Amino acid sequence: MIDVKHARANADRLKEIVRLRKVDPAKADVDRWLALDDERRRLQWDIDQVNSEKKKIAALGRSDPDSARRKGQELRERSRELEAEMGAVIREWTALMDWFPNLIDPGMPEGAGPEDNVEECAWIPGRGYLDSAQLGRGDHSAEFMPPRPIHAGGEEFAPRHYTELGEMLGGVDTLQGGKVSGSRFAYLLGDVALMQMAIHRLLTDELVRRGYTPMVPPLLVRERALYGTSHFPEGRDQVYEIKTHNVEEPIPLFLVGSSEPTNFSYFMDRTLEESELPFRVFAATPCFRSEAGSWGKDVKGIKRVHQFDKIEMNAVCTPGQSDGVYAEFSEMNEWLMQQLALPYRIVDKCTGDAGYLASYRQRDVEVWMSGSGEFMEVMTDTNTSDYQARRLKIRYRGGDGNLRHCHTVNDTGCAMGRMLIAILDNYQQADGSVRVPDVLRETMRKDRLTPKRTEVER
RNA sequence: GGAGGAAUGGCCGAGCGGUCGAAGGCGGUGGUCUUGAAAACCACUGUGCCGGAAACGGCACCGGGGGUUCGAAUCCCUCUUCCUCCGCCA
Repeated sequence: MIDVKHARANADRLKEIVRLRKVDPAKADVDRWLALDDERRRLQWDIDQVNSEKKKIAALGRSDPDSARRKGQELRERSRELEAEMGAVIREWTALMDWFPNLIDPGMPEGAGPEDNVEECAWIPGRGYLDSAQLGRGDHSAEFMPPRPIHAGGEEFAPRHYTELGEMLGGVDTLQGGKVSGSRFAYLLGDVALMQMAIHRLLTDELVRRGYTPMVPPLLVRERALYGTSHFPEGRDQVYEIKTHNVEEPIPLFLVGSSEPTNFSYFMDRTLEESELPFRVFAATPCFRSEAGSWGKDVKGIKRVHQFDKIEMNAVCTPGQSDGVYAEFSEMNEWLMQQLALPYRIVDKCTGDAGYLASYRQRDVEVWMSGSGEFMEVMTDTNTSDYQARRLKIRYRGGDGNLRHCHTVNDTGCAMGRMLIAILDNYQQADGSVRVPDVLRETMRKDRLTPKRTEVER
């Protein structure tokens, strides 16, 4: 949520941001909110006056209980009416404000959708960064990216789709996953499962080396955790709700779609010391997503599934630190992509495509699938400034002794399923085998994944 | 699952239904004293909202919610959390 006073004083800018971020103007109705805000303040003033009277009457009660009783009863009635009125106003006022997007970084590109995202950089293993002239908006750099599987050597062949490779290797089983759990569920097994573990090891070692605090969080959370990071109310339809029975407390719990809400909620209602900021954590957890609204999209394979594993990086920091952490996370993303020798680009997300309401600035890392000739999103780095910290009440005491809201920054360390897809695609060989990226060979104790079947039976 | 007890400010800990935002202590900040430090002494020391340029003023908050009352930290109901004992499970 944004600062109430700021919203009131900068209503025109807020309306503009609602438009730029493509938020439903009926849900984030700024004019209605302003009217309610006036109402709220008027009522608060009235309530304060009545309470002040009540206090005086209470004192009078010692000397003259009878007249105090008479006046006091009237005041109590008045007070109850005002409180009821206030309750209704606050409910609507809050509901509108829940849909106000965060302020946006002055540097965030303006645009309508993904076609207006700005390419920050693009990198190709063995070649390095593209020239800035080769970058642009939308998919400008695509024509400069490798046209065929980049780790396949010189031999000419028709690249296989990763879903086919996964099945041939006997490492991705969506059929049995579907039988056990339904569509968009899969088993990973054998070398592909092993490869996920190796990536996990590679990244966690590095994060620990860099001083990030490992965290194993709860995955079933109460509503407030998801509200706090602004995954609610906006993304409510993306989340699995668990109807809890046979438990102590029969309230709904929700399966997290990312460990971000549960990781940041570790800090909620807390006041941190400035000296311990930035506080960086990472967690490796399963993530659960309903994918409502994209049924029928990416139905094959494991690109878009209801459950996947992800390493998430989160930081709680001061306002002065968030830009730096945002850059640091991006650098961490590039480190992993380069370690795995995968071609990628980074795009600066435009106002029309900048993700959830909390975004102040956001960039995506997209791996280049050299086998299938397309980019695929694998990481999202987001500076949410104080938006989430406000909702979660995460504050710090500054050197001057004053309390301020922290900033929060989050980034995907590694989305496992998609990273595996990217490796299968980029490291595929003519015979359907897949080379193991150099950096994973020692952990996996092998340098090649070999097909169990030469072709997929369908 | 059963039986008890508890929840007060950064921490510890008082608090007969009325003048309690709340004693006292610890911690913290500033000052006096000292060459410096310690000790001692003095003062200040919660958060949020509203009004105000500010000084300052008003209101709310004693685990959460509701109730009784002219008036609630104090009484009642309820929820949550923690502790002790019994049982069960790992």
